[in-house]
Amino acid sequence: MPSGPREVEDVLQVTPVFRKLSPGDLHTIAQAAVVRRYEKGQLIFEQEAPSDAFYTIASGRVKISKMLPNGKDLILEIFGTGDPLGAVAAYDGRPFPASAVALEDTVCVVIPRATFFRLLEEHPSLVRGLMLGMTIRLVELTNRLAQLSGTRIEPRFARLFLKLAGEMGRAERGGTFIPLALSRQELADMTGTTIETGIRIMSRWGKEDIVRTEKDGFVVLDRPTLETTAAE
Amino acid sequence: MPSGPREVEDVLQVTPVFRKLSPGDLHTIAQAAVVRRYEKGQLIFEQEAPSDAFYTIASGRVKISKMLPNGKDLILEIFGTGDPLGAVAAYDGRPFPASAVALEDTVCVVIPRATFFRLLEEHPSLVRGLMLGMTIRLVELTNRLAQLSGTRIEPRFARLFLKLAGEMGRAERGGTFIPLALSRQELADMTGTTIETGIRIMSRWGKEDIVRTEKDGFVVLDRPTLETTAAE
DNA sequence: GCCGCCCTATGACCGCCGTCATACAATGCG
DNA sequence: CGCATTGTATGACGGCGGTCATAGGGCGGC
Repeated sequence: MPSGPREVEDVLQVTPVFRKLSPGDLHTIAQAAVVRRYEKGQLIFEQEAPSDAFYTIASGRVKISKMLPNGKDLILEIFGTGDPLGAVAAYDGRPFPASAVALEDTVCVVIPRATFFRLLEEHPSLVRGLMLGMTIRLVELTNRLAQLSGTRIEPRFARLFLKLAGEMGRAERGGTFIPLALSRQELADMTGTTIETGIRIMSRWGKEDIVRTEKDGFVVLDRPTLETTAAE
Repeated sequence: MPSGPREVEDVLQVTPVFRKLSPGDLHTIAQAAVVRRYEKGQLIFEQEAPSDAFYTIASGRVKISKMLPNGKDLILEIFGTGDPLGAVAAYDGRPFPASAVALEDTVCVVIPRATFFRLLEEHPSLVRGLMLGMTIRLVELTNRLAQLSGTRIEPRFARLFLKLAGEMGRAERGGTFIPLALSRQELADMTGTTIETGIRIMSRWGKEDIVRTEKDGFVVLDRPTLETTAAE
């Protein structure tokens, strides 16, 4: 697996924020950026820590999670290749509002905060891309808020799997395959419940052929049932 | 109550986003802006509606709320004088992600979307202010998410009143007075619960001299109890 | 092999809180 | 004044889901 500046430029090129830059500019950025590798389960940055850099995912998946007052974790988002990490914190120097942990072996292109900031000043067009990304995140977060509040747990699970199926599902294995291996604990953390409740729902859904759990992901077998459940 | 361009400029001057503009620039903007008045309870803009303009609160208070899947409302934030409204939607033209309703008689300075957009292009410094505002909102929203998920209702109420007391409380009436008249329904909508549960907590807190409800707001009488309750 | 560890699974219990019903106070209106 | 309307208050009841406990399955280490 190569890791020279060439790879860095390739990664930057598929990142929405940097896509519009000229090859020359990309080259400049690539000089200042470094590649970091994380193995599954490894911490990329931690909530409350001072922001040190702006991250872009070159490959792998990362969960963004936040500690709740009661000590449990809530997974805010799951990011994949090309997604930016830590933009909010990098932009105005406040500490990370949440933690980032690699869900699989993951490679990131890392731009030090100072460099990132200088780039923004030299290339106003970058700011536009960043703002677009942030507006999208804001909308996403308000949607998550709406889903997590005041509803029963099972509809939350239904909505979660419908969302995952829509985002990364492929027609395979007699249904819609979601290539994302999440533990019961992580499913619970995404829906704001406990691991036991998550296990109960998933194991029942398995028996009723609604969603099947496999080694490397999930298969949605009965989308209509999920949809009626989500509507509650 | 005056409503000419003079008033518009005064309002813009106390708005963080526009504060750094030169008097000349402010004047230009004021020409394009209009003042709108809303009475208590009136809708300013509605979720899903196309974004028409960028709003700034000149006086009054506005609640930002979102419809939940089950038909109930969740109040995301309460904004006051100088706060911007609808920035996300105005910036990249997507529909409003939530609704805005006046909590009191309210005056807004309204800049049409096209004008707002042109201003951003002519004054890159404005973008910086906007981004800062958006990062703050992002952090706020992740905090709200953490508070609303997986915790019991009473601690949410405790955290809500501690936050309100910290933001707008004054030492008055034998405690910390929060000058914000919210109905039980609105308290419930801010914490993601039902009106009955909200009533039960508030009426018990009234008897136990923890928080007293008055015509024009609330008085926090027993902050220590609130703090221990919030910690659960 | 055997042991230990982590994840998954399932049952028992019970308390919070959502739902339904009712009542009362305050305000507005004819 | 009587009546309707709205917000607040309180009780009864039941179910969802959180907590605790136990057990089984997969996997790596020794």
